[in-house]
Amino acid sequence: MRITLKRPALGKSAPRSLVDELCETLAKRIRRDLGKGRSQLPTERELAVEFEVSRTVVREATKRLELQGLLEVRHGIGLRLVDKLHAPLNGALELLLPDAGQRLRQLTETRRVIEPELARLAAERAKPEHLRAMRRTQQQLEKAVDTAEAIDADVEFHRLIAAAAGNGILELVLKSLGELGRESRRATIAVTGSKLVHEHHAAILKQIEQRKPQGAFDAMARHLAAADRDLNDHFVKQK
Amino acid sequence: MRITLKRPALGKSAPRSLVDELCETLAKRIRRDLGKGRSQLPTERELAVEFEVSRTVVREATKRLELQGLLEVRHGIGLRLVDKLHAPLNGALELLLPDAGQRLRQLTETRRVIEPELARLAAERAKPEHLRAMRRTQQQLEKAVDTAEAIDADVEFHRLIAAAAGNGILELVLKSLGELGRESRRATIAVTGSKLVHEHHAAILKQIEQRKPQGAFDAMARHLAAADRDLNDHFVKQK
DNA sequence: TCGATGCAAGAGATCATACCACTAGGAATG
DNA sequence: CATTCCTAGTGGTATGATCTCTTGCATCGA
Repeated sequence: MRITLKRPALGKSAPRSLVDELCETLAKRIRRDLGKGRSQLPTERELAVEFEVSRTVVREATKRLELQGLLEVRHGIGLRLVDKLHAPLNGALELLLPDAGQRLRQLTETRRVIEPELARLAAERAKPEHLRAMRRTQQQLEKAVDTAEAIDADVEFHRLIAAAAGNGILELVLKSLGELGRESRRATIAVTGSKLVHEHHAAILKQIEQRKPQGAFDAMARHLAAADRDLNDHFVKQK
Repeated sequence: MRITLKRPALGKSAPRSLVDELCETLAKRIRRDLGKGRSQLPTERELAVEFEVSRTVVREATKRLELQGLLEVRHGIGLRLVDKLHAPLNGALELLLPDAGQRLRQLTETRRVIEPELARLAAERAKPEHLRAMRRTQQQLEKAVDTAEAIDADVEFHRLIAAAAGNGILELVLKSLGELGRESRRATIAVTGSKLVHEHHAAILKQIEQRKPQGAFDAMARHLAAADRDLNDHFVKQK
């Protein structure tokens, strides 16, 4: 099964390089293969033969695909497919706001803009499997044996709300914010313990289950305002 | 002036490749150089000499930097610095939502979640230079001689509100949405003409100038609801 | 004098080859 | 059975060569 790249067109229009072509072809293949449960691409050498290009072109393409959050390239192992489309945004935000304090402030504010609306949409749109997953995550939060597990459950609960809201763009943004903000959640949970987080989540979940958009909005707004205060408290204590 | 990359550490921790190191170093340099008005990096050959690595490493790094929205690599010309940190998000969203119709719906919804809040924040935080720039963009919208110019001014007005809001994360997201949604603005403006867009913008700007957060929020929400309806009208007409 | 054409230098793009460093699995050893 | 070692295969890097594109300059013709 031989797939041939479009060789760059000759002419006055901007030429498309082999690397560009290969990136696009592989990105689509990766998205399709992920949906089928595949976990690896062929090796660089195999791809070079398959697409009839040099290994240079393959390597340059894979560097791009890595940055796009589609591939993990491991020395000696090969090319592993991943589904991390939010990862480019992580990198961009770190470059945009190199100062961690400033980044955190804006990150928190962004969450306060986005997440109450996501909770509202989730109350309108959540399916039974979303609700089940939220309840399961609440149990994980309750049983968490250390802060890392509590953070995982916290982040996941919020991501599930975004998923239930049915807007992939906002979900992707929230995934990025979740990863960038892991350290701040560590601080928040250190101040309040995970018990209070669990209670706030329960209040939000209840409004979603009862299909009350405004109630969900308000509960999420309260939760984030409290988290904001806790985070400020934590920073004040550190000075 | 010789800057040396950290050669990958030998040992049990995950080794950092030369490409990783060079990407990070160049990303920081690019951000700094952009702030100083520089527009080009040295050539690939020069960078290879400067950092004492092969040209292969340089090329792989530049492919990444291109994807990050930091560089434009032009055949025969060299490596031009750019400031497009939103560009990675464009690519991610196109991969996440390949169907243009679905992407447009979610994009529109995302704007309706984000932009009224941005208008609220702008009413609280806008500086005189933000307001001047908004007025200038309104003039550009009024004088626009074709749809492309009108779209440019429309997108820019919204971006300025995001800038005035003072949240770089939301501004970056909005830049991405602005570019992804250019075609839908073409459709909207085709339905209503740019005159109505100009009026809506004027109403928003007035609330911001008068420092009325809730007024700005409401005006922006109305503007986006109207645009949403116009877009739906356009699609109904096409069926 | 101005516009068109051609050429050369320098830029990135691709190829090929060689070698290095890491990883995992299988075989050997205690 | 557990540990250690070795090997094959993987990605990482270097080098040299050639190709293709872009721009600026020189020349020629009207």
